[in-house]
Amino acid sequence: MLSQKARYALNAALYLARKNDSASITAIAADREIPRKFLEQIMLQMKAAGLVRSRRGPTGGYYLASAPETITFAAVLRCIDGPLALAPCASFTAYEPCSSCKSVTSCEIRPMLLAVRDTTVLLLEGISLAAAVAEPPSMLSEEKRAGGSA
Amino acid sequence: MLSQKARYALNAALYLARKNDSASITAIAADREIPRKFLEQIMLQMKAAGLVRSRRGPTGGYYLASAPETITFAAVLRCIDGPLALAPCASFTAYEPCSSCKSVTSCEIRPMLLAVRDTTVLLLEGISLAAAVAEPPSMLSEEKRAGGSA
DNA sequence: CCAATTCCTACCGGGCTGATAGAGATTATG
DNA sequence: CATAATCTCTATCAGCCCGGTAGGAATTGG
Ligand code: FES
Ligand code: FES
Repeated sequence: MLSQKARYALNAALYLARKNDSASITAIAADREIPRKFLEQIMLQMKAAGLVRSRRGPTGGYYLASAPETITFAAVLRCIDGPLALAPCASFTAYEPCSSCKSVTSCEIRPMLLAVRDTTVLLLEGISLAAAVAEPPSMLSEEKRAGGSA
Repeated sequence: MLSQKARYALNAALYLARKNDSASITAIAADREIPRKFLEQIMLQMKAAGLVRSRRGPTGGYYLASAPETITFAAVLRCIDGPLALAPCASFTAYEPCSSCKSVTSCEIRPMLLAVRDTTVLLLEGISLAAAVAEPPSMLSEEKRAGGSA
């Protein structure tokens, strides 16, 4: 389960991708129905991660730091929810041996964790903001079925 | 991130699959280094889900309810951590429209959620306890690469 | 100067996580 | 039958995280 915060972040990013221009927090919050003060923190987090930039003062606001085609879902999720992996031992952005598994190398469940992480990040790094906003919703499922067997 | 509890559950189930015989909680806890009283609750949960059965009294213990080949990682994870999907709107075991997304059908992030869920459950329902315990750890990664492109 | 905006930090209630505790039910064995 | 080993049930707990609120400080256009 990804956090509410992450969904808010995605929605905000997608809003910016659609608008293709700077927008104030108030505007984003109103359009996507996100608590305004909460969104502030989220935008700050995305800014810290380098995904968006901002300008202050009247006429200020937030805008994407790079083209919507270059910003992936994976990037947004990582900067809000942290690593995508299901366990620390399966993350390569924040690897850490699982406490309470005797040995990482002999662990019987880690292969599964690695497999899940691999497929997940493959998918998530393949979806950009641009792809998500301008898309007949069938595309994703087709793409997925391409490799399907078993 | 899956919970510690879920990892404990998997480890316990794998222990039973290896042993292929009934085992007491104390024995499982000792071998897999799981807090004993905590494991009690976990086993009860797995029993409630129909994955394991039990017998009381001395010589009692837990044993798998069916052949290790028929018990999937997905089943174990579901009975401990709940749905595998990243959001309620993407779960088909526990579907529920996401609060705070205006419309489920027009949601721009749901297609991604569905794609992730599909690949994840495909993987997780394909791995049985039997497969996990008797496996040259390379197999999984090979299987994955079979469909890979882009 | 003024107003609109971002930036920063603190706070808070409620629920979940990872346990621990202890008493009760069941059953093999002497 | 008594005993001991096991599962079963329910309650409790501390600590953390999640979702959200609050208030002010800094910046900047008009
Ligand atoms: S080492 Fe991470 S789950 Fe076993
Ligand atoms: S509806 Fe579930 S994320 Fe938008």
